[in-house]
Amino acid sequence: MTSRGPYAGTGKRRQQIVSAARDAFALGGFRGSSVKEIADAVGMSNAGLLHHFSSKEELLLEVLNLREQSNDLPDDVHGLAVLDHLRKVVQVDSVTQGVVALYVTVSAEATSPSHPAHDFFVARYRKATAALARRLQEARDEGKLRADLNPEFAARQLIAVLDGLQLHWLLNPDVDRVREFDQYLDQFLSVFSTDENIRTIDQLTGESAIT
Amino acid sequence: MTSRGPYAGTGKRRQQIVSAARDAFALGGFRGSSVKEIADAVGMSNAGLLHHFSSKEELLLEVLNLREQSNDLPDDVHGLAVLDHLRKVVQVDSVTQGVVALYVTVSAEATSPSHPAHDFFVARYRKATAALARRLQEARDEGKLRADLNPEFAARQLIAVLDGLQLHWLLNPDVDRVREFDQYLDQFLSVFSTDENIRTIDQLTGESAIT
DNA sequence: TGTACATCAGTGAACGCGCGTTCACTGATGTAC
DNA sequence: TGTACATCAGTGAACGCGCGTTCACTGATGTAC
Repeated sequence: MTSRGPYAGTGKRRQQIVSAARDAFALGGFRGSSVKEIADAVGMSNAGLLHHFSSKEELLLEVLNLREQSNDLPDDVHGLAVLDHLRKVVQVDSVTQGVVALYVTVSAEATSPSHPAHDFFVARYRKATAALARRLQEARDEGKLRADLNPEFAARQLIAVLDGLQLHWLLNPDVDRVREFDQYLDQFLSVFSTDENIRTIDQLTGESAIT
Repeated sequence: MTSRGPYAGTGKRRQQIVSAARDAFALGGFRGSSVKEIADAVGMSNAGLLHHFSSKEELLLEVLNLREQSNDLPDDVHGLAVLDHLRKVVQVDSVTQGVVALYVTVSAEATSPSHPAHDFFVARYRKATAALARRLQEARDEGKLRADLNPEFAARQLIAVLDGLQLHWLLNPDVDRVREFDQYLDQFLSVFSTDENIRTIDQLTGESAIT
């Protein structure tokens, strides 16, 4: 009556597949990558791969929903510290090339409503903007950012810069996303920070290391 | 010996096709749009369409190279006026939804090196960045922008914001690209403008109307 | 501890589908005389 | 002005290909007794 459950190594195998799928989708998008290509990367047949995931689409959603790499803002990041957090996400991603590359590439093709991940990305951008705006509002309420800052606009702008730089970098690896984003943060702080000692992101990072 | 040349209405027909193709590619990208879909939009068979363009790929390049919509910076735009120009591009594009939508959607899928438009976009971003950076440098040399502005970084950042906002808007039409970009320009000017009377893009537009 | 057997992991081949492209063909167009 | 005919515009059908998915099957694994 009851099923036996998976073999010992199955979990690890699924992880390998998801990881290879993430790399493929990040590079070529969903439509530009084939099941065979991903199956080859983990050394099995495409039929074998579909024993673990019932369809290519399900595999995509699995990749997108991976908790570990979901770049939601952690709950313990409050107020201005969110800028420092974003900065670190960019730094890490510059090395691992994981999340941001995947999200930008796939979200662009997911703009067409017929794309299987369309709803996912619509929801994701809504949530990401709201979460970031909330942190900025906190910072404003604490008096650390100027009162005339519009949290929602600022949040969208930050995300736009992140995505735009990533897109740019994919076409021209010479682009230094980390420095470029730091420069944007400096510009942002020099306009909106109320603390004269915090005019650059480096100064903020130094500060929040203590907090 | 000599060929007779096309019929009277052929030029117009080709334009119809290119226009329909641009709309299709802007919405679904190159891989996400089919020749049949474009042929249907102009009321002919896919074989008929390929009488005018020998392949889908050639049609894409035709669309991308269309002079009229190529959003290169015009030669008569100098110095700080470039910001006002970009602003107008965004405004126009918000209505026509032509160029920027197409370029963002297709450039994202063109990040994979095997994409037929890969080289086109690599070159395009290089040129766009350089052209914009040159205008900013002019403005700096004229003393209108602060000396510590890095023209290349600023140019990349501006393009990143444009592309990021467009991407965002495609996923959520509530996003007001025009206001959002204006806000970025305000922020930019309030940091880098040396003229205390030019702190917002509206002030600049008022100024440059005279110049 | 040993063994029977249900279930799991994975394969190779085939299926059906949509795609871009080609082909033989028909009717319209324009040019040479 | 009229006409023959080469070329152009466009069609319907078919081709070949790669794709995601399905299917019948084999061997490995783990569990119940």
